[in-house]
Amino acid sequence: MLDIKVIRQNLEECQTALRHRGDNTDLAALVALDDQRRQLEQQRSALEAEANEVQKQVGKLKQSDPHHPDIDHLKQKANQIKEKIAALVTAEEAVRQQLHQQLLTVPNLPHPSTPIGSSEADNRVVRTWGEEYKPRHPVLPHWEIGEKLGILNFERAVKVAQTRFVNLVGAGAQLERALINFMLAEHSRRGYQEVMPPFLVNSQSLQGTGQLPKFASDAFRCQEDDLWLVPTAEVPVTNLYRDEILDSSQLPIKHCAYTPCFRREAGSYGRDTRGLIRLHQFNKVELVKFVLPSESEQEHESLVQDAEHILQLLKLPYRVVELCTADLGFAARKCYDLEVWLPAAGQYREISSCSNFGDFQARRANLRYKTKGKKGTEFLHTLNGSGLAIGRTMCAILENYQQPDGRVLMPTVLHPFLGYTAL
RNA sequence: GGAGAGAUGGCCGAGUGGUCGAAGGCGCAGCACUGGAAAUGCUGUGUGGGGCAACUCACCGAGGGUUCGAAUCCCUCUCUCUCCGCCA
Repeated sequence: MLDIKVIRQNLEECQTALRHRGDNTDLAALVALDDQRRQLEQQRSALEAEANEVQKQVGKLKQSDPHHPDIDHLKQKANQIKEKIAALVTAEEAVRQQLHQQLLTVPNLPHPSTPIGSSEADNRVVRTWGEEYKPRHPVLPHWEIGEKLGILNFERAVKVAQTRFVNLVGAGAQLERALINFMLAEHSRRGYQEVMPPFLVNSQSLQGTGQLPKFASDAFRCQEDDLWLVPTAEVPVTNLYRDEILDSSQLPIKHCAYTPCFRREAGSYGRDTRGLIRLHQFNKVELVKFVLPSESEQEHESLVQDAEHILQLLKLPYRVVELCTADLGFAARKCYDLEVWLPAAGQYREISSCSNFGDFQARRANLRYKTKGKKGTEFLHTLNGSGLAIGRTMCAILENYQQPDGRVLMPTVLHPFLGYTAL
């Protein structure tokens, strides 16, 4: 959530920044609402002071003389003030709610360093790692080689659930599990504390990270319970510290977490209908950081490197892309995507998204920290990134490690986690 | 699912209708004492909104009610703990 105070002070800059990401919220209207709110609050607060004064008088009188003739008069006066207050409170609350609800739907402002652009074509390739795998033999797309090897089964998954689900079989299920274990082990080794959070979260958590209220239709919901299936571990992990005041000495806090992710993929009909690329349920290992604002940029860079590290160990060619303002997610101010090389299609596909949210999520989720010896509290910064999406990693392995004879070798680093070295 | 108990400031804990934003302790910070430290003593120490100075308002799990006045009384909800039941 944006800070209305910041908007008030930099109306033009904020408006321009939003326009760069294709958002046309009228910030001046929000400021007008805030003016209204302040005015009502001042009136109310003055009346309340008056009422408190009268109450004290009643108290004093009652103690000295319980039947003092002025008491009834004062009570009457207090009641009159109370009525006025009640009217103001109603008006104020309405304005406050309206302002709040509107602010919740305004996306984050892009960081000044985020390239300005109008579509994903304006994203910037920052660096490329490894060589694109272009063997002489044809490479089968992962879903074909997967079904051929008997490790991916879509038909039965569709019977059991719906389209866009998969059933992993035998060595495939094992590979999925090995990838999860490998990634968690590697991130833990590099200083991320592993957590296993709830896979169902309440509405407040989704609001905290920004999925609600605007993107309700992207998530699966358990209507009866006000619980939602997590679309990403970002939601439960970031909300772990909701409404807490952390000590600055605790920061940065770094967590890694495995969760399944559930997404309705509304609006993506016809896209990536085959294979593991776009499913309603997929596994992911996520990295989440809570950091001091002064350190958020360098922590972001190192987060990207931690995700890249996994691809490097797996020896999968990839590139790092910095998203332009138009392609930025709702809550992000700056974002790098890692795109892995998929030889069957001859293209790079997103396998990780590493975002810096600034204090946007911290405001929504009320994530604060306090510095010893310093007055007051401040909002911290949140960052997260996939490290990595498991299913898409499996795609990349099935294609990049595919041999002319149809076998698929396993990356060396996975051997300790697997019972085999090739499929 | 059934029965009971509880929720107060960073922590512990007092407070059953008025001067309580809240005793006391711990912790923390500053000062004094000391060569330095410990111990001791003194002082200070919640969050948020408005003004941005004085000041003012709100907040004792959440929401509502009674009252001139609620941490204190009433109602609803949430959560925690104990016992029983069920269960991976």
